[in-house]
Amino acid sequence: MLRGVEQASPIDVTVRTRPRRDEVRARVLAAARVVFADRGFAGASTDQVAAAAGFTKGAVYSNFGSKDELFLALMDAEGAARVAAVEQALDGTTDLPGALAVVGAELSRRNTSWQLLYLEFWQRAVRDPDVRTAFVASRRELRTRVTEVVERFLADHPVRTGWDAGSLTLVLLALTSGLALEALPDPDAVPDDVLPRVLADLLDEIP
Amino acid sequence: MLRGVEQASPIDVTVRTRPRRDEVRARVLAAARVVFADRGFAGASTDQVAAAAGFTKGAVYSNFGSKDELFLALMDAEGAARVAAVEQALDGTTDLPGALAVVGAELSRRNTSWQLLYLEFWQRAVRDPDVRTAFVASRRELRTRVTEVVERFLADHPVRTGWDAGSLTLVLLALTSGLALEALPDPDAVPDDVLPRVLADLLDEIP
DNA sequence: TCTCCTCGATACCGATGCGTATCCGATACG
DNA sequence: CGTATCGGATACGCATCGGTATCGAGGAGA
Repeated sequence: MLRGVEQASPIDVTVRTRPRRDEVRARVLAAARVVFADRGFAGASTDQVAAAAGFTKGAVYSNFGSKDELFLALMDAEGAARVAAVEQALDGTTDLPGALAVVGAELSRRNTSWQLLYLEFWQRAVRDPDVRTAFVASRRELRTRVTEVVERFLADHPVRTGWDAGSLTLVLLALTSGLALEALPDPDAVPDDVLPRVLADLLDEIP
Repeated sequence: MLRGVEQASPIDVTVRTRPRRDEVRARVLAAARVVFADRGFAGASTDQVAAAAGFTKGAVYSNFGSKDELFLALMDAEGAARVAAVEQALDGTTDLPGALAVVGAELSRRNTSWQLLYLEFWQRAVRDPDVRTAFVASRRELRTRVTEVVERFLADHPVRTGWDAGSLTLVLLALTSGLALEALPDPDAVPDDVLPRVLADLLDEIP
């Protein structure tokens, strides 16, 4: 309206152009990952997410329909990234112990931010059917990816074990999550070599 | 609603006297366990907790200084109950496999409500130093209790294993939590016999 | 029976948060 | 250069929630 009149001051003149739409979305998503992980879904506000991304709430609601939708989008992106990371980590490994070590390292990487976010996903998955569907699908795909590789190696490199690839993968994933659960609030409680030692016990390699 | 006016109806006339203070506190605590587990700490309101206990907010704030204090009290009670349950379950077991099975069963009991509450504790422990202190203490005591029994049996019943009691207990607890994490949103993903099979692999009993 | 006091009920306040209606600068296009 | 459209900024409505001040019922003691 009449604002243009006394708006002569050049202080406000931002030189950079307006960011592309994709970039805004990506930045909001990245900010949501950090803020949600830090304060929890219920404890974080859309204002905080927007501010962390360098925008205001308007940008958030222009790119996502609701706080829940933002959360779902974040979970999809995170799950896909997780699966991709495991696949990439498995690329080029040629031996079973090496592959298991790589997967274990990838999965148990002490990533506080992601662990918290994962737990947040998990909690909401248990409570909210929509979230659960997406969560279970993502989790199953991750298990499938890991299982494929384990299967391949169990076939190629015979080991003395009563374990099928599926159960073995399950144990690997469960142990990873469980150890992270113990280690995150109390790091001293978990020595680094526990996971590989369990795996070594489950798989007796045949020379 | 003019409730007071035509409230002559004797339907509402509760004959019972005012509940004892301890009982009020206990009922609020029990309600908090359910409501917090169901909706999360941030997602639950003190009104909802009070209503679930059959009281109003006044009763809650008369017995607990704040929402956080209520949560801490709940965590203390829950941790103590957990430790007591494991100790009692271990009482009277005389063989290692039996003891492990009992502990495993006690810990992995499919108790959705408690699993959710535990995760809530965990999340807040990671974020809040006060909660973390209490949480870590409780968790360490649980580990100690289980470790004691494992130690005793490792001494009495020699097994061929490279595992010390402490690491073994850690694996047991981590595997329990991790499997619950997989099973709760996706029950089909976790067969019942995974935990005992892993334990059998880690411990080769010497005949 | 009368009085005091405990403690849960009630009403209310300030703060916060989600979602939305509207505004307006910038970009795209003719 | 002028105009239409896009999209983030702004302001606000409405609901909720934590916490508090106050009230009043009911049990205990004399």
